[in-house]
Amino acid sequence: MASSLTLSAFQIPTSPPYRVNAAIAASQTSREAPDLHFSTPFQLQQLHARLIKSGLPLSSSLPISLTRVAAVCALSSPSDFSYARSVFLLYGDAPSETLLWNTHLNTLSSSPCPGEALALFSRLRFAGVLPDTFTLSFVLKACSRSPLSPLLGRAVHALVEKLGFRSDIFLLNTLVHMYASLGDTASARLLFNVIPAKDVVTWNIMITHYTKEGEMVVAQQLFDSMPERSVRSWTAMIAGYVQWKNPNEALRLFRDMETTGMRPNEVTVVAVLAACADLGELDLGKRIHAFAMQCSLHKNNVRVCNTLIDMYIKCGCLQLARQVFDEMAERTVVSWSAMIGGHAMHGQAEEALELFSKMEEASVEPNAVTFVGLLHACSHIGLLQEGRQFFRSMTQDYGIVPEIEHYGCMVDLLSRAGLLEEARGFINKMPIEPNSVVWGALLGGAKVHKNIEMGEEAIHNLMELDPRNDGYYVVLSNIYADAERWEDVAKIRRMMKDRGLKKTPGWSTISLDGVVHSFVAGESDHPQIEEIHRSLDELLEKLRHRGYVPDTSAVLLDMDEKNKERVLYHHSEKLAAAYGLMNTANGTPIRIMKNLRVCSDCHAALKLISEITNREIVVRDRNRFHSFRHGSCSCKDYW
DNA sequence: TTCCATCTGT
Repeated sequence: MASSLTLSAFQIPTSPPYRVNAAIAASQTSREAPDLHFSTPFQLQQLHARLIKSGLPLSSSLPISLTRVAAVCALSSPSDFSYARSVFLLYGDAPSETLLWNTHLNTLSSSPCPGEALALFSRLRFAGVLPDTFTLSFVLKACSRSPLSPLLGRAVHALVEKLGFRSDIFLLNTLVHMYASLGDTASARLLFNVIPAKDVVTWNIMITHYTKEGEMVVAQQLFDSMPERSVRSWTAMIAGYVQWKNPNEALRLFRDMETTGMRPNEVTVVAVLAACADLGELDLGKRIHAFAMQCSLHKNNVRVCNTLIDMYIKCGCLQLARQVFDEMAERTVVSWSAMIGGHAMHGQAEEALELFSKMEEASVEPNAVTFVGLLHACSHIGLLQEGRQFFRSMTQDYGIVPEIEHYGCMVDLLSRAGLLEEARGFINKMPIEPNSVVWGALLGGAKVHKNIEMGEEAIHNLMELDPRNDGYYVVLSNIYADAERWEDVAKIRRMMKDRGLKKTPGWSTISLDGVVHSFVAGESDHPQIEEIHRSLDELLEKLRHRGYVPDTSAVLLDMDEKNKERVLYHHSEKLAAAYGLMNTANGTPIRIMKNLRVCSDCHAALKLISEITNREIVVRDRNRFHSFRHGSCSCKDYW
């Protein structure tokens, strides 16, 4: 026995930390119970030695716990099966041969290296052990998670048939899932179609696959025709619509789900919160938050909290996001990155940087996204030196290779700070191909600093990369207008016309009591539009007394000054703000979402409106948040 | 002992 217990199979661990489950720990509360936590096979070896020496009587839960212990052993490299077997023999309660193999296969198939499960399976076949349905389900799982040849999966499928397991629904579902995750939609669907006794999981697997492929119409068809739906069926559809940027449809489905009485779980909650974040639906987001608290979902699931943080950030409620963050029991790199990015989006660079220090104190390793947030924070407030330092540090100290987003932030930082030449040099030295965001950042800087040459260079590149995007032409035209080069303004306008490009209409939305009201500049189909215009005119009159002068340079239309002013007065964010002021109680913050960037005239007007009405007005534009209070904006006019 | 899933980004 002693020799069979040699622990030479243990090597330096290559696997993530593992823990014996709580059941074993609980069974060992009295006597000189060893500390049963371990995270490496070496610690496990010591633990086992102590267990043997202690001569503890075996509780009924011990053998099965040892199954788990043995499964962990299999993860040592190279995995050794004989050790686990010897453990069972030692306790005189060896389970069947197949179960033993299955336990190992189960662990390996969901480990970071599923290929090991496949290797173990070939050893099982070589040893002449007969696989059962469990064995095959683990192997198929390993196949679907392994980049190895799909032929192997087909071979196992053949084995399923050969061994007579063709009516085992677990196996069939796993097979459908395997074909789907290997990208073989045709085989998955073929199998799905011929399974006579599909259960809800079979349907869910197929639906989930289609949603991941972006085939929402097919997914919806299957969803509509399935005989019964589980919470996962609903969640798959909702998450699919969120993923493919159709948050309205996601919320419609969620409301349908509610009417059926189906109870959302934490995954549903995550998907619905993401839809709320996309739409700025604060009211529903808050309701979901309350529901999550009621069910304690937020305590058990860090992703629920992370998504709550994101939802509050994108709805403009940084304080509430921070509150969720501060109250979390455990934070991952995602929680930190989301919160840092949130402060960045709201122009709070200091808070973002401070949070990063705290993150380091908490020994949470930052990732590429964390640095996007930090660089974003720096660029939004003009922290040039800090930004350069982060960019250096991310590679030097953290070994993170800069991605296109990081380059985008750096060009934004440099060009907004007026270092246009350096920004151009930076682009030219980039080891990856600059994209439209990078050139767009240079264009933005060129506009702020009225640099026509840089603007032209940027647009030259943008026309190749993203020729259908009208926004760039508009910016360049604004640069020309600023310099009073009207012929060039006209040239751009002609160019847009020739290419069939129309300026994307700006729209703004405001949500009141769960109803979304949207406003488009110059459009007047809102039932209260007369009233809104009257109210807005009164407001603008007051503004003029405070020295507000309309900035017509933002208007890219061929018309006289008077008409330009009219267009400007009816910009969508002004309409939305007026509507919000009319329909909410004094002191309530107004939250507006805009599809484009806030124009400079609206920015100036909203500052004054916040002052004379004594309201906080939060505007989420396509880039960031502007929070107008007491006559100034959180962006400190650096945007 | 088994099948379906969730978060942060210019």
